[in-house]
Amino acid sequence: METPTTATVELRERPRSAGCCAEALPVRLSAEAAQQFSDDLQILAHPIRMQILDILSRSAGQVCVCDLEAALPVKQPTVSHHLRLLREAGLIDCERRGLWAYYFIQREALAALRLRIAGQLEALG
Amino acid sequence: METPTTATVELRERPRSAGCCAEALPVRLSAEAAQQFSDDLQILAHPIRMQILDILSRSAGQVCVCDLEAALPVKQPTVSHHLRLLREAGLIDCERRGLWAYYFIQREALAALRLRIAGQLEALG
DNA sequence: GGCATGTATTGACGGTTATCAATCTATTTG
DNA sequence: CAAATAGATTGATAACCGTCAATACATGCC
Repeated sequence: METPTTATVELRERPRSAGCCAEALPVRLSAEAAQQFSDDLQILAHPIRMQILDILSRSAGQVCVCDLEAALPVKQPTVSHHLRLLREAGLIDCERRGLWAYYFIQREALAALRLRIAGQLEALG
Repeated sequence: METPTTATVELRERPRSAGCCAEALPVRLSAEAAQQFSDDLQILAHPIRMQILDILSRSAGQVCVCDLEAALPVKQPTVSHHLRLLREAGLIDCERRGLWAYYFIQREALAALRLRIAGQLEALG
């Protein structure tokens, strides 16, 4: 692709500083890392989930689903749905006692998530 | 609904520590704040947008759409779509020169976003 | 057993979002 | 002017997500 002698080849005459589309831009953030970061953000990126985490992070155990349902503007199946997502993400867990399910925060997992997000955010800086 | 004398009313006999559904849980994170945080995360929560921000944050200007299209695994309209979202969020901007549009990061807006996110993450801690 | 109750799951519906082919709009060049 | 090209927009499609009524499941109590 190089014609060093007669330099009339595809000099598309860019207004300033040639090089557009010439050398490939190095993507430092791989598609996989970007996907992982995106997943990390997605789990937090819903108001109900965020409020659930907020409530659980302030309560030392003893929060059952009916408590959450009373505190949140959605119905019980929706609460259960978000609780499931948060549990599958490892951010919360629950313990069944009798009829009730007591949910609580998994502080280590939450801290790890915070670290990953903070790291990626800094990498943007 | 109250029969104060004979106290057999709805003592649902919770396994331990009464109070489930009795007093309302205080929601410290308001629905509006949760929504704002969610919006803040959403704009970052896409691999392509994240890679765009990564590329732009490392290049001091001079990144045109064809550069991005070459570096990313999506077609030109999709690149333009995400560029538009990022621009509407104030995180990037562009300058047209001739046929080309040069995109660049808005570092202040990005820093502000990072601060808001970091703040909310800490509040969870 | 049968009834009541807390929670999980299912299934359906509506809304949002991501993607790309096709098209349109500048703009430059011949 | 016409042809070429970078980028934006449109419109269609598909996938995804949030919500809730209905239902299922489990447990405790009679």
